[in-house]
Amino acid sequence: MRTNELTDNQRKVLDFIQSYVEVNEVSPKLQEIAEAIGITSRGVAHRYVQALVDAGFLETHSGKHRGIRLLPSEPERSATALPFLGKIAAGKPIEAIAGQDEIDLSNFFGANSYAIRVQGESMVEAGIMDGDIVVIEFRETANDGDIVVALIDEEEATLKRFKRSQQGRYIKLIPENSDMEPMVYEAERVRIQGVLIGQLRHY
Amino acid sequence: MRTNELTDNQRKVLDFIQSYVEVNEVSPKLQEIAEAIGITSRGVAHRYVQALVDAGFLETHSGKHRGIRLLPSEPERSATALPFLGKIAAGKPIEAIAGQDEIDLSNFFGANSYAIRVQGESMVEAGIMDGDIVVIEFRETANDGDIVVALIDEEEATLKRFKRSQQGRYIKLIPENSDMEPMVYEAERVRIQGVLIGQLRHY
DNA sequence: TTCATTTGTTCTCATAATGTTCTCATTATA
DNA sequence: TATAATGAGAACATTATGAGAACAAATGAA
Repeated sequence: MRTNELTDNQRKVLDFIQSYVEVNEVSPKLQEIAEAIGITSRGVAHRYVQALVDAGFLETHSGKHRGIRLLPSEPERSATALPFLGKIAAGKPIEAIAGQDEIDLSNFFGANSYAIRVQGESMVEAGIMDGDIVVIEFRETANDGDIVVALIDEEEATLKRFKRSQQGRYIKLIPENSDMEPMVYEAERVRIQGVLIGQLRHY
Repeated sequence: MRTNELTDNQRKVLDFIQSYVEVNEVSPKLQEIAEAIGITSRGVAHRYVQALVDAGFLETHSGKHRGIRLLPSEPERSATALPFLGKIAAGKPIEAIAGQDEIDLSNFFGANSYAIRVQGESMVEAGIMDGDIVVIEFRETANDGDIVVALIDEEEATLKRFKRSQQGRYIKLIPENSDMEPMVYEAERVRIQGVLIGQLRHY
């Protein structure tokens, strides 16, 4: 745990290390730290560094030259996690149940995933509205029932539910909208561009 | 993983290789590296190169002459960003348009936001389905038209669209489902627990 | 191709630089 | 006075550095 009770010199050392790293991209050596605060002893500089390690501000690669590393200032909860309050329907006020679980969105951020904004109403009955952002994982193949981004005749890209005919010669692209009809293409005309793995909307 | 704990000479070597490649379009030979940092031993130069390989800055084609390659500095896209491909409807295959824009989800992750899983169908016509996860920003007040988490009689929490009566004595909670009816409560019985700011779904 | 040369790689040995751990003395402060 | 913070510097351990030998692989020329 990080302490706030730094002596003046400890604070000076910390500030110096921070600005040094800012400029030089490597940590200073003890000699340089000593000079920076106006002393000559490497041993004393080492003592200050050690105090900052104990206080939780630094980390050292013991023995290595320039082996000081700054620790991030906050515990910083994982950037892709949200506190998850489960079924709030249970009825308690939110303050009472905070900090229980977490929901992790890192699965949205895989190497092969990308986002596109949906145009049109063809998937409204699947809860995908005009203007929503969908997260797609890039793949060249899909399974029946997947919602895919399909490129037709190398021209038109569209988001639809995917179904292959029994012989595999045709591909049916099914909208989730009772006002619209499924479309059938020869398999050669359709290129899968990815499969829907997530959806985002921001109000 | 790339370390930035390089010794002075390691950094000198790296800088030299970078500028050499910039000019000559091939990597320098060990002899040249040695001269550049003022030493005579190819063996020592090799040791520096190896250190940079270990640190993740270089790659070598072992044995090959001038076989050093610079590794690109990781662009490290923000952990909360996704490549955003805009209207893929334009028709190009995905490979052709990768790496253009980014969509940043950091606004989902504010200090006062949390996530809950939706139960029930009361908001389907707003595109919020049973099982979806909604992101809520904690607030005690809401504006007409906001979708809110409301706690009724300190017991039941529900997600509905919010509307206040003209005198402010009553609050109407409106489902987005034509099969269901709005409900009206005295303002004292309703406690706002937060306002909908986002929605996530994972397939 | 064949061969000489260059270049990369792996060693060992020696030295310098840096980090680490001490003790001792001084100063400030409760 | 007692305690903590500070500074100097010695002594030692570890790491970084430099030279160069010996060998293997790659390269370029005949």
